[in-house]
Amino acid sequence: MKQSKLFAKTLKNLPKDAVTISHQLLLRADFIDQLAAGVYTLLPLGFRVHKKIENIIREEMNSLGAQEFIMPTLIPKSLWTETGRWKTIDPPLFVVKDRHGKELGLGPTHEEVITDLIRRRINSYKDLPFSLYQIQNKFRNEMRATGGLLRVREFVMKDLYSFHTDAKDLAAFYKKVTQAYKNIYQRCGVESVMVEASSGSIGGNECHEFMVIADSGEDNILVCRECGWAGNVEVFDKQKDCPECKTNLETKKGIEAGHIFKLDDIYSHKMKANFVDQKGKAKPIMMGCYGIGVGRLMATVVESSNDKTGIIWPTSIAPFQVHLVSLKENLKADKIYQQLTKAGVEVLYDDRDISAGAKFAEADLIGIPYRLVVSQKTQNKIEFKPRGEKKAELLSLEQVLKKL
RNA sequence: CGGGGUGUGGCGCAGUUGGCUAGCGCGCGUCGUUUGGGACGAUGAGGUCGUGGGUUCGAGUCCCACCACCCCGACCA
Repeated sequence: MKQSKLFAKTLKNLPKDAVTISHQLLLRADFIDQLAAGVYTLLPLGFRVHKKIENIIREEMNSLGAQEFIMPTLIPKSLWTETGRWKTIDPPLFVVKDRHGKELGLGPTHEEVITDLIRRRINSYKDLPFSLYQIQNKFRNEMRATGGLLRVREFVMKDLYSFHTDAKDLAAFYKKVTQAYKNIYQRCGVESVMVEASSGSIGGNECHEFMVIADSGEDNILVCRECGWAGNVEVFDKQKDCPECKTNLETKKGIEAGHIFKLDDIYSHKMKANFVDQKGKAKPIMMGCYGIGVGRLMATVVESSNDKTGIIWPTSIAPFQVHLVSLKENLKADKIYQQLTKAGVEVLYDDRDISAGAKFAEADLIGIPYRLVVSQKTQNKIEFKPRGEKKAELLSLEQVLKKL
C-alpha cells in the first residue's frame, strides 16, 4: 500500500477528549474515528488490525472444533421474555420497533437466540457435544462509554457457545477454552491473567475473566505471585492471602479482555432445551458461553505496548509488517516495494514528498514493527530498524527478508 | 441515571466589564528555498461562534430552554 493513497491522516495535536493512551494513539494515528458516544468507525489501518485479531481468534476457535456461523442482530422480544431478560438485562437492551409496532432488541449477547436454535434441532445425546461461534457486532446500552475503544456501545464480539450432556463434559470443554483464550492473548502480544469473577446478568455458577494487566485498567484484581491464582476484587473483597497457597496477595489493575461462563442448565431449563439420554429420559442441555471483545482487545494491546512516540504493534496483528520509507529515492524504493510485495510481505510504502522527520514521526506513531529506509545514505542497501529499538542496521534485501 | 465539565474553520486554543471587519498555532492550496527526526518564507482558501428563543441600539460574550461530547460514580467484552 502506498502511503500517498492510504486513507489516513495523522494528528500532531492531541484531541482533547481522549484520556486513555490507546484512545489518544488510535485517534492520532488515525485507526479510528468517532461518530457518537461509544460508536466508532474502524478506518483502514484500524480495520486491518481488527481483522488480524479476528483471524487469530478464528483459528483458535476452529482448533477447538467450534463452527463459525452468524446469528441475527434483531432479536424478537418474545425470546427475551422467556428468560426474563427483556427487563433485567444490564446494561438494558437497545430496543427498536418495526413498522407494525412490534418490539425487538438489538443483540448484546446471544444466549436466547442460540438456545432457541438448538432446542429445535437437538433431540438426542447423540447430537452432543458441539460448539458454535460468531464474530459479530453487538449493541449494549451502556450508561456511559469510556476510554475510546475500551468501552463502547456498538462493538464486534466473538461469542462462542458450547452444548453438553453433563457437567463433566462441559467442564472439560471449558478447560480447553481457557487454553485457547490464553493462546489468543499471547498471540496478540499481551499477558493475560485468568481470574475468578462474578457473572452479572449473564448468570451461571462459575465464570472467569481474562484480565490484561495495565495501569489504565478499570478492574482491581488480586494476584498470587507464588501459585498464579487470581481473583477479581468484586468477588474477593476482603481476601488478603491466596486461597490456594496462603501467600500474601498483590493488587493490580487490569482490563477485562474476555469473560467465560459455565451456564450449566439455566438457559436450557428456562427455554426447555432438552435432549434424551441413553435411558430415554429428557434432560436439560448443559451450556457454556465465552466472549471476547475484538475492539477492546485491540485497544488493550495499545495500552500495554506503546512509547512516547506512538504505538508498538506486535508483528502478529500489525496493520502492515514493514514500513518502507523513501527519502527522495522513490526509484529505488519502488523496486524494493515491488520485490517485498512479491515475496508476500505486507508493506506500507511511504512514497510521499515530505520531510524525513515527518515520515519518521508518523512511522513511529503508526507503530509498524519494522521500518525500512531507502535514502542516498543507504546506497544499495536498506536500513532496517525494529519499531521499539534505537539501533538500525544496513542490510541487503535478502537479509531483510530473512529478518521478517 | 446522580455529580462535575466542555461546545468558536479538519485538530488544539484565545477572544477583557457586551462595541462594529472573530483571531492564533497546527493542518490544507499555490510559488520558491529545503530534506536523516513532525523544515522555512511568501501568499491564499476555509467560521450562520452547538441549536432555538430572549434581553439590548448592538450578543461569541448576558438570560432561558434544548442538544451533543468528555470525566467521576455504576455496569461490562
